[in-house]
Amino acid sequence: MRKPCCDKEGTNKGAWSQQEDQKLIDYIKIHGEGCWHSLPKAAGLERCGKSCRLRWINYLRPDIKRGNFAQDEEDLIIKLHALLGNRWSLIAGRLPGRTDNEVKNYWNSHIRKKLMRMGIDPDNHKLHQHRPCVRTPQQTPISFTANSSESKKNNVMSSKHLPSSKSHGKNHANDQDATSENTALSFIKEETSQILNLNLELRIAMPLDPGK
DNA sequence: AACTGGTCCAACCGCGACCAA
DNA sequence: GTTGGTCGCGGTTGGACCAGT
Repeated sequence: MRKPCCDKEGTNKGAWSQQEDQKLIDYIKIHGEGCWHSLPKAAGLERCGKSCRLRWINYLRPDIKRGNFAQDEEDLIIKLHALLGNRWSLIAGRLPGRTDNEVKNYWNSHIRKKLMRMGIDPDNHKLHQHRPCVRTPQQTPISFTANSSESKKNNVMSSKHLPSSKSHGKNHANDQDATSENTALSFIKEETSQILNLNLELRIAMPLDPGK
């Protein structure tokens, strides 16, 4: 039933060349984002629309912030993950210039290991019962420290970091998501002030999503 | 220098949601 | 209500790179 979008003959896969990048950039500069399905043909690219969208969003967009994550960003990711789970797009929406893919990769390659080293289950953010939290003096207690809390709270609540409303109006489908997200974020405000010095024992459970 | 194993990240894939016909 | 087209998300993979031997 479902027709694979990228199985056409003559459709490139794999790494993007500079020429392809330039074509995509030039096209979007003129015509803007959207209509990904028809974009490749119009832009003279032998790629599927999905691939173009991904390349643009994750790599070519001018507002992409590249390079290492700051400590504040890492802190925020951990907090938001504790509240939202693997909702990478929502988490990335709170991190200006970061993409969901980047956040997801950073989580899997850095933060997950860091939490595990500290005896914290990265899936539920609870301390492992039988694993003492071993920490060297240099290691911060994952940054739920009072020091950076203010900036982080401001960051979280700043409306300019909300996901862009231009995203095709499909996100209104996520009204429930948005509601739960807002609920979660309001929790951040209240809860963080209470738990900042209590290690990472976050207990805020997201509503189970039966669809996933 | 050559090999090997681990890490990281860009890109792909599958699926669900939405919308129009 | 159903179907087909499209978009967006999250999980997974492939390969480049690096450190250790």
